[in-house]
Amino acid sequence: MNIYDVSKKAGVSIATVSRVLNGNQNVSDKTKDKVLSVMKELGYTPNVFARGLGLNTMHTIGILCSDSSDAFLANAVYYIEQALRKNGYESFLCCTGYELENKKNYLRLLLSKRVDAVILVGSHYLEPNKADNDYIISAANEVPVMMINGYLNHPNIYCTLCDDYQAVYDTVGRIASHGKKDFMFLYRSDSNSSRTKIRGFRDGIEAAGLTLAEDAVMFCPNDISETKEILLSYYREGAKCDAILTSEDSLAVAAVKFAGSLGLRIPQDLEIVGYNNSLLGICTEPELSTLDNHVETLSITTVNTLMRVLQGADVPNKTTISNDFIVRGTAY
Amino acid sequence: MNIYDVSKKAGVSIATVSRVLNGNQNVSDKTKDKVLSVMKELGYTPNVFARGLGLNTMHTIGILCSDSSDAFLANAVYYIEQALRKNGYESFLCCTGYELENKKNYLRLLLSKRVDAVILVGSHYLEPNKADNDYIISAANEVPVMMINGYLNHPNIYCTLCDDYQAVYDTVGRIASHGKKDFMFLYRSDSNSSRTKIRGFRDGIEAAGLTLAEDAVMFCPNDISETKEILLSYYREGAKCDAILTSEDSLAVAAVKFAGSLGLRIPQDLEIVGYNNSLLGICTEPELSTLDNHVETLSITTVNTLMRVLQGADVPNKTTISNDFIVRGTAY
DNA sequence: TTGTATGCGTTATCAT
DNA sequence: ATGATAACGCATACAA
Repeated sequence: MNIYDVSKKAGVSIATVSRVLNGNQNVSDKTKDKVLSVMKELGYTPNVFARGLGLNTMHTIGILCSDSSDAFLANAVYYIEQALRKNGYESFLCCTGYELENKKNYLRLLLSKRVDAVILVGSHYLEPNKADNDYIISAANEVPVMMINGYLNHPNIYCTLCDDYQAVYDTVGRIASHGKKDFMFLYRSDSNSSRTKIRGFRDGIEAAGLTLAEDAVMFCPNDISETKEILLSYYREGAKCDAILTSEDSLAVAAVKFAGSLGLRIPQDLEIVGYNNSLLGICTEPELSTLDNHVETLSITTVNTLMRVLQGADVPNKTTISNDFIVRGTAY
Repeated sequence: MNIYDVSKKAGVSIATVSRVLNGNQNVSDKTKDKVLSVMKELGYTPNVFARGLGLNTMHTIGILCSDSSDAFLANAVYYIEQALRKNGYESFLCCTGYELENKKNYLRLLLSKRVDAVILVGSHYLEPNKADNDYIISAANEVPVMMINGYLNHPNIYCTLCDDYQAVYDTVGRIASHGKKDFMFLYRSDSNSSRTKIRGFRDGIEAAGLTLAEDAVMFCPNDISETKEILLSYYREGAKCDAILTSEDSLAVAAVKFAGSLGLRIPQDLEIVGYNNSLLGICTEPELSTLDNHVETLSITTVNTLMRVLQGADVPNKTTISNDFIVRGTAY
């Protein structure tokens, strides 16, 4: 079942069938109708490989995501995927994990599949060591590279980020204005986003005229109750703490549990701020106040930008979106 | 940069290059090394479209998922995707939403992309009305169809499910043995999985010699605090309740909040059981007891089965995996 | 408006 | 073991 069968049955040449297929105007309505009806009758579907061979594209975008079981990333992938399809593009999804070598391999794999562009979802694709980002730059020589929550200043790389620095910076000021003095910042992975947040935190502390205790910026394990225990032992060693900011909601959950164990009142004795406005935030008691980084906007903006790039438009290579402070029970 | 360039530079025919590319044995080690080194030197990558055109496959599997921002489905997609790539397959992901018409369209779209098989993730792909499943069956005439948490008895359809019926049935018995008498079952979507769980629930209640109040099997909104409110008003209307089973963890979270509002002691006054063993379960206080349906096993089993199908092996068309009761704070 | 002929980069079937 | 060549199914430049 191919274009020849259709042309034969419709009594026209394959060129005409192809024209109908591609919406070419130079076809009389009669023949067009004839061809369309034959196509329907035969249940004809053009072969994407042959088409791809000629056009050297399958209208497919590669998505790279370190871990689609992470709620934030999963949501981003969801919105991206929807938006792409709305624009007539399909997507290859690759979950790379967090190791540089795998990221490189999967990116290469996607390029070998002749994707039209690549979207890197999440700040884990930006390595602290500059040279380690060369694989992204070299990819940009072949196709447009879109980054969500990562920034690389290079031609053909387009970045959409939320302003993590400002969000944390502002939040410190906000909480400090309530009279809180002993801040902690909990983070988990050593991603670019975490580093940015930490900078915002330190600068915010300084701007508020406060000082940080040793270990006040704390790297936490990937387990909520373990994190709670660490906080407890930190506290029992005499550390003071009346405000905890975090790089993600799950850490704030741990903080809530920590407060619960000690009978600390939230938010009077301890204010806690999550990050990402995820589902976890409405499971705790009280519910989490959290910084919303607008995954949906981030994702859709990325796709829209990509579409403009593919159309050859001149597009700025950095778009920043501000975060929102969501007030619920753990901070105000 | 194509196979001709390589053949020219290596001083062999394209046939030989192709043989090297495909690991054909009939190539002398000398020429093989020669060709390989030229390929490396030129940075040659075979064109997937041309290859697909010849082989009529791109080693690509289509994944259909109603909503990848659902934690359970996102996890499944993650594991599936990993397992596929480990087997040398790529995947197209399509998030269809919950409407039948969209599911049909996306399935057709995937088939038009010439995928080698289709995986339907989640029980939302099984319609209560038999005839509405014809689109799945007709797809099975073209390629193998794998279903996770759905069952359709038809050639070329292979299903992997967790035993939701038994899990809920057993859990009712377990909780009843603690002396609890007034059960509720909360569910959200009207999926096949929900219906199965409800059957297990009703049968379990009957087997335990108990009776259900009106509205004891309750359809809940997609919002935790709204669900809590509904439970509260139900309770205030005089309904009794000392055990709540749910179709997913988020509903159990609502139940915990409900108990909290009333000052009910968990699990003495009220036992609560979640479903899916998701992250949400460790955010509440006390943490959720929940039924683990083993997403990872489910996903990997599906891919393994698919690989055997693609190799032409004779494979059973239904695999069932049992659930585990995870004991934490809300039921024992 | 329509048809003819060629190219796209592989794989596979023949020969040799 | 290697080479020549015919598919594979479509898009498109060029002719008519």
